[in-house]
Amino acid sequence: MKPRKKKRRLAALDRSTCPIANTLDLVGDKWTLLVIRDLMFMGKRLYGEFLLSPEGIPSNILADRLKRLEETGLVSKKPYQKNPIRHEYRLTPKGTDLFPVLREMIFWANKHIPGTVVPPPGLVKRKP
Amino acid sequence: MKPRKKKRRLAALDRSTCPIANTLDLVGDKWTLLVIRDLMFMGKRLYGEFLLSPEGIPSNILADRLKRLEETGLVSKKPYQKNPIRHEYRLTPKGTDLFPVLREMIFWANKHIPGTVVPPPGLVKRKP
DNA sequence: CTTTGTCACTTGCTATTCGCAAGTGACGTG
DNA sequence: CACGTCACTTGCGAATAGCAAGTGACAAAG
Repeated sequence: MKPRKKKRRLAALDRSTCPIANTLDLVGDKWTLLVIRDLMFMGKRLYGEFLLSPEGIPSNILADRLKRLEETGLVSKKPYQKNPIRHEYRLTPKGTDLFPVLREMIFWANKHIPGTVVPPPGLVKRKP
Repeated sequence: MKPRKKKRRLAALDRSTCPIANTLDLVGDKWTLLVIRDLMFMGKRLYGEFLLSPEGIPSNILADRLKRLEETGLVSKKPYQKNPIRHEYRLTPKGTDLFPVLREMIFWANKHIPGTVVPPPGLVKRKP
């Protein structure tokens, strides 16, 4: 019998009841929020589109993050055509609700990190 | 000759000019924002205090994160007593300006992750 | 003045994850 | 049927995480 290896994914869940810790367990890594950014601001939906973003996410990492985002209910995946079958990824309401978090990151970076691009105001004003 | 190994810290800097990517390069991991939370909301200042937080950060990770936070100007370290010499860590203005990011994470988690603790309203209202 | 204790890290070591590159399978086209 | 594209998988070396034990500075106890 092969001893079942302990599963410890990107973040062990339930590190605490702290809302910040719980948020980080879902999106607290270097790539996940960039995928969400692409979905939220860049209108990206297809696997190949995410790969083209300037940060250059590796394809295996992208596949993993999309899977995790789907499992955690931040993103939904569904077919939008057949022959060949293709799927698109979209933010769920739970995912789009992260908008204020990203917006505040943008404000913070624009204020404190020189060289960061200031997005057009309409993009960051309010959620509809 | 040993070939000099490529230094690639927690996040390669300058992945892009995107403000979100740049923010994540500084605080986009599982532990950094928890240290900032402890500084911002829990009034912690000393090395040993951070170790006591319920998520249980390992001591070597804590030392590394504090060093990086100091290097990136989010946290300052200074002696507050001698015999024995002790240092305290504090958020710089750049660090305290992350307040809105954490606040929105709290709101998001309270809305979408059952079981997360709702902080007393005064704690999350406004920055002074 | 030797022992014990505390604090703030540091080091060693293994498990896990990252990330580059190459591979795979399902189509579609020529 | 050869070739190309898209959407992932897989292999594997390198980097990071995290547990546990160690270190050095200093204080108080005996």
